[in-house]
Amino acid sequence: MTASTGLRARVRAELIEEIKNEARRQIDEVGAQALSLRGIARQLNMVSSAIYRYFPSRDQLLTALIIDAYNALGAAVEEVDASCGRDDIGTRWTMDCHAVRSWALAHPQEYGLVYGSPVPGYSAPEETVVPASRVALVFAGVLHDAAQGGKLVESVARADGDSRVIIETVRGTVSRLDGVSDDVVVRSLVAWTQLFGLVSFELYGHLLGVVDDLDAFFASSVAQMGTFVGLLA
Amino acid sequence: MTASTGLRARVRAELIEEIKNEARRQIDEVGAQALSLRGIARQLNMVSSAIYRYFPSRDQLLTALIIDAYNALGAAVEEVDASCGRDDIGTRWTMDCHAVRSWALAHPQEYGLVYGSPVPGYSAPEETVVPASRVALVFAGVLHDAAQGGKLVESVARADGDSRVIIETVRGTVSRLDGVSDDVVVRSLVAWTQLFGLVSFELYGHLLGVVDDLDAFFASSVAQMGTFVGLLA
DNA sequence: TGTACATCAGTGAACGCGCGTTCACTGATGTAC
DNA sequence: TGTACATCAGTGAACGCGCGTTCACTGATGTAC
Repeated sequence: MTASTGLRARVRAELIEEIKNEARRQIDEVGAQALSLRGIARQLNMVSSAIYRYFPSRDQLLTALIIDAYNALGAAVEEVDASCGRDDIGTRWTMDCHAVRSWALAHPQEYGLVYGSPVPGYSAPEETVVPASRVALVFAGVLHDAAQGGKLVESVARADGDSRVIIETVRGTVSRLDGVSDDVVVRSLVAWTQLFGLVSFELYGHLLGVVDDLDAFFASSVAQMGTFVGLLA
Repeated sequence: MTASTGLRARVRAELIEEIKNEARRQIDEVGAQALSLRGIARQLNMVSSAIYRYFPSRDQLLTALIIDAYNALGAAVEEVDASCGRDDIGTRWTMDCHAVRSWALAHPQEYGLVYGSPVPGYSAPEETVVPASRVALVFAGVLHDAAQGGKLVESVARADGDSRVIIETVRGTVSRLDGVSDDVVVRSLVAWTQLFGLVSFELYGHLLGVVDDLDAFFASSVAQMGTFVGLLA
């Protein structure tokens, strides 16, 4: 491991990045399943087989991009969350939700890569699990802090029998939920699915002709969800 | 238009159905963008060019399938809704939601065709608008009947300034919403996006490892949404 | 510091594949008189 | 009821395309002594 080895490794790392960047450009243009190694090579002025020095197959490149997408979204939300006062639960909820939407609108196809319909014939390997949970952990953190600070509004709806069945698994999977009532865990899951439902619906055009001020609609929905969960008064 | 003309037309209609059925089979196996005219022809023991007697291009076949999918989902929900007592608002809401999920689980790729990430390079033509709205109309009908019968629980959350901006368009697009308060319209939209968000999340595996009793989770969510909208006490 | 060898990046040709679509054609089915 | 013509369904070959992946290779960069 001399300085010169480091150089070769650095150049290699840079090219890996370039390949992924070009892949992202292509995905945002033509979609994930139209992603082509030959196309990437063409754009990078290399011969198509050279890509195989960096990624052993198209699927492995896809996997890398999926992991990157999860991490990018996770990082974006983490950053926004960290910029809020820890005690300002309402703001954190609101800003975090908006961060998810902003990232999705800025990288629609990358968002689709992970939250859209799966690319047929491709199944995500285990390595994606951890990056996939980053966003969830941020939201769990907000809930956790709210509960610790006694700021959770326990509101109308109560968790019924059905609900109680499901929460054990969630508690097992997503840490930081101690001190958060069953009730709130269930409603957070509901809000969670809705957040992504909302973003996907907007992205895939199902709100066109129905809602024309999408920003306002999203803001309003986030407020309503926040109240529903008990994070907003 | 003699009897024999009718025969030719009938045979033609049957073959169109056979082509679409085979296409659906393929879509449910390998996904929409891997749908291949040659593959269909192969399976039907015809030569690939013969398909062009029935569909002028792959895109037009896709369009037909999308319209069919919207209609099939619409019909399924309409049927379930019609089987409930008109006054039994809570049951109608619950059953209609479950009908959406059941249809989606039974036809995952067809569901993806219309509510998943759009097939890149294909843009849905106008003919899809009417079939697309069938499901929405059923739910609007439930709201309408609830409002007429004085059964809408006007609950906690109030439509804020943001919300009021959006509802005019909805009222313009989806009929049958007269007599339903702004408040409820907004919350219905929220529930609407959530219903599909929930179904998509489940279908695309984002609840795996988080929720293990998916039936219970869905049932619980529907109940909570119903309460939220004001359709359930 | 210099030489011999191993490692790696990139080349270019080739493999076999499946695709959508076009076209000139044959033969059967329907139509008009 | 029979004949002449028009319409349609289906054929088979061909077009040009792009794809993922393999392979034997050249030449440059790094490593060990």
